[in-house]
Amino acid sequence: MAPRGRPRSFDREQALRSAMEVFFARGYDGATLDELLTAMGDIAPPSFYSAFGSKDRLFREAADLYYTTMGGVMRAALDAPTAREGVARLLHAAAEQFCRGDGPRGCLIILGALNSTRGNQDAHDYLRSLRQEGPEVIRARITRGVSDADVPAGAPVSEMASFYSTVVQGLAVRARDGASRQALTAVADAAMAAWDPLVSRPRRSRRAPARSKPR
Amino acid sequence: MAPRGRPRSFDREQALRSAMEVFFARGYDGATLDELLTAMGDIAPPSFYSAFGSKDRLFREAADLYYTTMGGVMRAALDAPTAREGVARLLHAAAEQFCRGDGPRGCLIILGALNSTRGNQDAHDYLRSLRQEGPEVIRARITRGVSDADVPAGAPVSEMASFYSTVVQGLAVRARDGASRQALTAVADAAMAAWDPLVSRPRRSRRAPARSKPR
DNA sequence: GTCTTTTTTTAGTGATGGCTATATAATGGT
DNA sequence: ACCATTATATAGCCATCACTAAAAAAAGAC
Repeated sequence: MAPRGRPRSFDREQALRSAMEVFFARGYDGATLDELLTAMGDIAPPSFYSAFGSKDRLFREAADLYYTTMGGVMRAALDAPTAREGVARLLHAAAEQFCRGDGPRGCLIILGALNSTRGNQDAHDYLRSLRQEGPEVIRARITRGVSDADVPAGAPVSEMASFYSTVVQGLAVRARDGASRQALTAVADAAMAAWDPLVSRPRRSRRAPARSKPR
Repeated sequence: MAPRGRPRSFDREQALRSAMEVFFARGYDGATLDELLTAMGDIAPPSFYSAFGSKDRLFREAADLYYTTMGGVMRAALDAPTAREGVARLLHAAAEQFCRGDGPRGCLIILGALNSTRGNQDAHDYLRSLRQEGPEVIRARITRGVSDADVPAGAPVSEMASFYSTVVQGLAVRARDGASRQALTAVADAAMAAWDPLVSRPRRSRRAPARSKPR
């Protein structure tokens, strides 16, 4: 059953991929509609608005596409036999993905709209909400490691997740600045050096420890 | 000897400080001249251009001001008795500075122009060049630690500097996303857990190690 | 007081931003 | 053939962008 009216003359998915690359290279604010339309195959504004609604909705679709793709790689990396191996592979995957040859470097989710400007509030908030999932998924993997007993019980799971996700975000900045894949891999290895000291460091108790001189 | 013509009716330094805050909150691209002029005390465009030259030059001055201030705090933190203590204080200083109460969170140098757009090439490049100094100054401090013998000879100084500066950049992103000072401090502590394993890990030799199966 | 120098005030400029109104073309349904 | 439907092409909308021309105002020099 073909659609009813005049058929669309461009490939919507391909156009979305092209738009994603422009957003990746320029960020939400830096990507102009002209540049997007050109990259998407010189489609005209009305065709664009009919297919995607607005620059903001296009961005969300592009971010979803990027997040799905990248998230798949990250999830696969995390899914190693042990939590430690999973996090190590995650960091290495980030180092590699953020340096992939031809296109822009870094990460669309992390770098796409860090500043809140006049017209990017929705894009800004959306990316932030996606970034919040980073620590969550790492935390889940380490927690599974505790269940599987490849991570000692009492390890500071949340702090570790927060730390490693901070490293990933730092890697995105370094990659955007042109750091080599080797340099980022070395950073990943350095971050993993913290693993053993971290897992054997007990989680802080809820009650603050007694201070010698509370003042 | 007072200047020759009509005296300027606003405080240039105060105006620069205000502009710095706007750039900090919005980034280079997101800060509009209107917003800048309003924040600077409703000065008129010609007064602005006569005093600062252009939006780009203003940004560079604002970045310099921020860099000097922040750099002073960072340098002071690094200047602890040992390299380890210095880096630890540096990370904690970053965690605190990036969360300072009223203003925007994060770091102007790191977040101010990460995407390269149509009109921000100079600002983008300038911030990147400032960021390059991050690893350098950390590296210098750890190298001094080797001289002072509070860091073992053979420690992978460059990799450690690269790692810790990546953490600082990650902290800026987390801060911008609203992470609490405590959360960032915990990240700093986690990063410092890597110190002992790192310093006792020998620097990789220049020649690649022999592979068992070179293919 | 008049001249010179510098800043301010007022009112713009051209370029570009995201987006849209209108009319035309291409399909399926009957 | 004719209609309903959907997409296209053409041409522009208005707001905002960074920036500036022209003239009036405020200071020192003489």
